[in-house]
Amino acid sequence: MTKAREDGSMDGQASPGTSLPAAYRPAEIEPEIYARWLEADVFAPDGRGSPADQRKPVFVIIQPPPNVTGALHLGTAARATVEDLMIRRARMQGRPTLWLPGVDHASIAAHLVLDKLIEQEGETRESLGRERYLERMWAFMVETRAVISGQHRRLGVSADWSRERFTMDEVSARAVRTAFKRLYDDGLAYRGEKLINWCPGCRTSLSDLEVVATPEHGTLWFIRYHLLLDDGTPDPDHSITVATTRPETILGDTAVAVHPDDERYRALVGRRVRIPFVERDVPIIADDVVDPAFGTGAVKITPAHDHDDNETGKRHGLPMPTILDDAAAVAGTGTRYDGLDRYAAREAILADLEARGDLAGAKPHEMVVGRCQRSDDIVEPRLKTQWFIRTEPLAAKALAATREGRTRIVPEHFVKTWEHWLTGIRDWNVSRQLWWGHRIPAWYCPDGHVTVSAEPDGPLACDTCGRPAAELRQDPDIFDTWFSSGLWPFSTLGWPHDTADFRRFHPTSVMETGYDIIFFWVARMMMLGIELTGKPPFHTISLSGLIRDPEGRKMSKTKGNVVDPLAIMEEAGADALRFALIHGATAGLDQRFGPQKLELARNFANKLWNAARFVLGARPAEISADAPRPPVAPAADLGPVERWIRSRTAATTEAVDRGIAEYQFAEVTRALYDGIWSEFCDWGIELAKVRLADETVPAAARAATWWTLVDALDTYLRLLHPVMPFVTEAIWGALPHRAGEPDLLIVADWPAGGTRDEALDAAIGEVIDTIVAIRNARAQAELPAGAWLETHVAPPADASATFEALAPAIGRLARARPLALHASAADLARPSGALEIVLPAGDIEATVLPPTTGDQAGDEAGVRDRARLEKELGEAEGHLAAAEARLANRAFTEKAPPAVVDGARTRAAELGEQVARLRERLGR
RNA sequence: GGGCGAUUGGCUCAGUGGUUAGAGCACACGGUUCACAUCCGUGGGGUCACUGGUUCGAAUCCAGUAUCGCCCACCA
Repeated sequence: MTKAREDGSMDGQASPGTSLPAAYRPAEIEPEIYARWLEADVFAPDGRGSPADQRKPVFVIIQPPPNVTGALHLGTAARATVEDLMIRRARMQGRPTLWLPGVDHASIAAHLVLDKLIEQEGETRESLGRERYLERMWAFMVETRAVISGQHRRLGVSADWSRERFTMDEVSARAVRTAFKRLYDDGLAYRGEKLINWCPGCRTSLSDLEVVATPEHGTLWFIRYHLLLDDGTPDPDHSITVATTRPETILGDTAVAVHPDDERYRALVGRRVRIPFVERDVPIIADDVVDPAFGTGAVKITPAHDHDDNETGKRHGLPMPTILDDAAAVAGTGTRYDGLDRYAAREAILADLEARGDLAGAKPHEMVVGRCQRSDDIVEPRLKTQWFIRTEPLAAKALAATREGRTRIVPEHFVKTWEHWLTGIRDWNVSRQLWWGHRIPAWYCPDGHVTVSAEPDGPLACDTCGRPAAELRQDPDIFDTWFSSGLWPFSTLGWPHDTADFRRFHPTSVMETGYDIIFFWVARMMMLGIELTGKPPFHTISLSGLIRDPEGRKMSKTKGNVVDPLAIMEEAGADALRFALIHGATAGLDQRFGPQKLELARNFANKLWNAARFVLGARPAEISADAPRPPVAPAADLGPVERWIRSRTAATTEAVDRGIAEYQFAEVTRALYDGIWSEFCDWGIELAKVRLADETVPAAARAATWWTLVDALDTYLRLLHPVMPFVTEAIWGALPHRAGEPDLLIVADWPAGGTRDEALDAAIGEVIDTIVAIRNARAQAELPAGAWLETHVAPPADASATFEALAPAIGRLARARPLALHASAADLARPSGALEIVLPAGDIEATVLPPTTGDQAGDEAGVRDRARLEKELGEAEGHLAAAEARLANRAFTEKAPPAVVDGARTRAAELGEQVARLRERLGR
């Protein structure tokens, strides 16, 4: 780490007082600066500095782990940028700051990616076998993790890489085993046969969240089931017709249900019908779930392959034969359909029903089918023995935490969604029939006893009967990825061991992530965190929106509209990407991301670069290159411009602080964009230039002007650093530093704020308005832009001193020379053909004398100026009428707050004056 | 079926009760002033989706309607 020397100078690459290269080349400077941060070792929690700082409250973010499956995308970049912003700000405030990075093993997604990869190598999951497949997966992980981490570094992520973690590492594995064991012992994890969601493509069960309801154009078929005669044979003439979208499941039917109050079927309840093909006799039952108005009012019941039917089956004690295998092919029915895929079987069965005359009809039907989130296969409900987490008691604790304010959700409108989901939550199936993931630490003995163990090598013996480990068989299944993700905030800190990190950094400060994984991830972290550690894992949940393409569509590989953040960073810089991602986003709302936003950000970085180049190059000759930077410029040497610049940096600091406190990060960039560009560059620097170049100004005053520019730039760089860390670091390195400053901006102090001077803000505002009005009049009159024109100004009485002090600047910026200031509008020089300027404030007037007064060009300019005045008069009259109407309303003057009424009176008076003067100018 | 969000200039979006609704882009006109043409100056452009209500005052609060988007949901 480079050290600040005693005199406050530094020995890094850029040194104070040096000039910046003329061209801003982000792709060149960014990696170099990142290397310097790494070298300085400032990303660790205590990398910031002084012992006093270490007593401040810690600020902790556990990074939402990106999936290992692929490259960084814009969404990940957006998350990382916001987190980096918060971390850098906290670090500059002197807080010990931990940002723990990591990667998630993304079980199913990783399987799909690797399966494709090995397919190209001529292999399959089966051909490799579990062991070799997992070896291959680990090798793949090493590659992708390096890519992901490199991309985060390129983006400027200031995470503590020494603490980088992976959900499949041994510490995580220990946390998973311990968590599961504890949940099992507390009765919060159980094994049971239930109807679960089965993805035939992935060959695994899924949680409810991983099933995506998808609208589909289906068919509703009507099928006759024949009633049984007394002798037990089907009655060819009497039947009951059921309606179904899934005819193939008749092989698993064990009842027909009707509504108990349905007169049409009352007499049939209790009788039996024959299910074709399987030739099974099943009862007609009555149940409230049946909607008499739907279909025929009679429903076939397939308890092993339909969620509704399963409930019905349980209520009536029906048999639940399973008729589909892992691939969703018909199996075990003893019919000729065995071995057929579910849809082939459907066609065959429909044809056979038709042939038997039992297909009573069919009609198109709009329906919803569940599809696998990852593979898009249609999910098949199946009966299976699985591990479940009992979520109700966990959800109650998570709800209590947010309701009691121990964890806050921003933006607030997500609270309803949160409440709704946690209130109606169902048990979580955590078993997955896959290989890549944490193996469930449950062992079964030949007698069927279950032993759950948190030991790395498993149990020594069966907990129930004491059979030795050799006779026990471990569950082949693995956990849902989100089970280990749900432990992330504390498993990364060493839990279940009471580590120093855990004691110091848990609970964490902020969980920032996209709203799309609020249930998958955030809710699970809250539930498991509170249950296992006793505390909510974070104080604030900040949910942000998703990045969409310029047309508002979700970015996806299949649509081909995915933007590669790396390409953007090479072209425009990581800073520009970061700024664009933050600037375009309102908290919690999706944003469209396109080239325009990136250009805005890149232009802004370029603008800042050039402003800095100007400031560095504008140093008065009297200030030597190594002159110590004064702690504060002497107040006596400051003019109105200098004091105004200070006031405006204070205003920007307030706005930035407020934006961060409220998680309104776009407000932060807006305040900085306006403050730096519209105020500092457009006016601060332009006004200061005049004084810097004025030889009649005392050297000390000119020095104060320059130091003021340096101070302001310094403050803006600090404020902007969390958003655009690279360019600000590069520029800051070239600025003169005060004694005792660190050599890197990343560990410099956050601005303390300053004092606003509102009277001065107003006075300079009037100067600016005057300059703009003069430019406007000249442009409207189509006078040559470069011409120096004699100009007369009558400033308002309360700002005359400011106008006086800024006269040279007004002259230069309005190209008004010679410029004369007058105590009263009556004193203005006003030859015929002069442009007449009357400001809306009412008591500022000015005239501009065109060079061509008297000739044809001058007359034309005069005509155009008159048209401008007419327009302004029209507008002023309209506003005046509105203001007077408001004041004439007694309800307003009596009920509105006095300050508002006073404001309206002032406004009306000013408008009245403006109207009167405009009329006078127009000769009315 | 329930819930949430959005609707503001040609485009993308800010703006949660108070004078004249803002920005960037796009557009028009003008600029070789030694920080920046990735720039500078000036300008045009909006009945704030609709209807009703509350209020002295509504883009903003309330109710309803419409359109779009998203989430949740066991009607075959």
